Amino acid sequence: MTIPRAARTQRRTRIQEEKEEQILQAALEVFSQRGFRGATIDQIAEVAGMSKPNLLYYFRTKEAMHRALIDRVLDTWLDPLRAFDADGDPQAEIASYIRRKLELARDFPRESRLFANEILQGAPHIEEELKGPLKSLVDEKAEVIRSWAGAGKIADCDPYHLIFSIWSTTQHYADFDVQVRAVLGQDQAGESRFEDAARFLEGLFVKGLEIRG
Amino acid sequence: MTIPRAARTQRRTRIQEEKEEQILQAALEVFSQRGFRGATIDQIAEVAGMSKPNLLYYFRTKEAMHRALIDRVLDTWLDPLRAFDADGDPQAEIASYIRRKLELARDFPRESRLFANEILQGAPHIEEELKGPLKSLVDEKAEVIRSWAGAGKIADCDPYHLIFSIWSTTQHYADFDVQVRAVLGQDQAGESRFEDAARFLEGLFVKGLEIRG
DNA sequence: GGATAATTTGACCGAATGGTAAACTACAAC
DNA sequence: GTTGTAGTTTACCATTCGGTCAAATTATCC
Repeated sequence: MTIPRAARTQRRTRIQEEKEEQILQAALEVFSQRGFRGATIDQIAEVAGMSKPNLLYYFRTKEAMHRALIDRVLDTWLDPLRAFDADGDPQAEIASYIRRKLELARDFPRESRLFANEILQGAPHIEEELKGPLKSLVDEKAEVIRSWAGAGKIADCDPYHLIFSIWSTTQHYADFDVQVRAVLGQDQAGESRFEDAARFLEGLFVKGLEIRG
Repeated sequence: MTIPRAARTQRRTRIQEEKEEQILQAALEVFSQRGFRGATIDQIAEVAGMSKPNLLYYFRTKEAMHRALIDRVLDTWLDPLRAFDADGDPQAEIASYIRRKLELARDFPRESRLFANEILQGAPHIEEELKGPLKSLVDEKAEVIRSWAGAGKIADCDPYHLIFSIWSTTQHYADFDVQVRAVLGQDQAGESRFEDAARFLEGLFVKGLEIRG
């Protein structure tokens, strides 16, 4: 039978896991660069080093590959926010959240761009995830921030817009990398970029959220 | 002769101006939603309410439409930064810059997304513009910010990353609109969103850049 | 009103794209 | 070694897409 196409019914063989991983890596490379519609299965196949029908043996459609990628990325992408600790020191928590998000942008720019592409196009595949799990997590952490403000530990501010601003400033270095490089020039484009960004952003947010003396 | 295809040689007729504008509006709508590769000429033609060959009579290729759009958008997009006044009050200048950028994000989200799409895909069509005019303008304004810091009017900080952070936080409300709406829920999704964002961001940046007492 | 140029469209074309059919290979179980 | 199955590939198909062509239609100018 040809039915089992990378059979989900039985447990997966080692070769299946390897190939699927290989394909997802290639798909990430291509999707993040050209977007869902701009990417072609042939391109992914070439990057993955296998034939197009072989790809489609493991993932029945182009959309299935994209879906698998998005699911995986969305999960790891929210880890830093989950680590937000209500009992920690607010300044330290915020600073380390910024640093973690910047590290993600530096180490996984393709994942960030994949996600950005999806949102930009109106999140056609993950609207439910945004309104469900994502919203719940943000609501929870917003409450933490609000409690800090209520306890006089940080300035009173809108916690949602605070989170948005941390997301946007950090992801900017992955999503708009080309622009950042163009503006900074080759000189400063080295490894110092992320250190400079981290220093600036931590300073901005920590000072910006201080209680006025 | 059929040569003049929306003749650039002679001055344009009124009908040409109207149709070209009509086409660019439709192209903006489609490109900003689906990206360059995801957009099709047929879709643009349908939105514009004319036949495909008629579009191609005014713009010889899909890329020509995109190009015309990008050129126009890039220009208006930088206006707020140009308005940055070295002789003004730093706090007021930064606050009003943030407000202007937020107004752009609110009033011209399609333009913002068009630009974001282009950058995300590696800016294949406008790399020169980024490295040339954009970089020059940013360099000039960064020098202004540095002089403010040198004169003790604002805290010492990296002016480039300051500009990046203003860009990213403000454009976030256009480019990631779907996510913002999903997280905030319908309740708060009304017109207050931009007012709340403006208040938060102005507070963050003004306080974050104060000289410590 | 007629000549001329500008505009518009239906029909079409070649290339690319997502996906399929079917045959072939590798290999494990017996 | 036969057989059944997972894995792989060649050839192919239907559709879509960017773009062209020639003919038709509509302004414009005298």
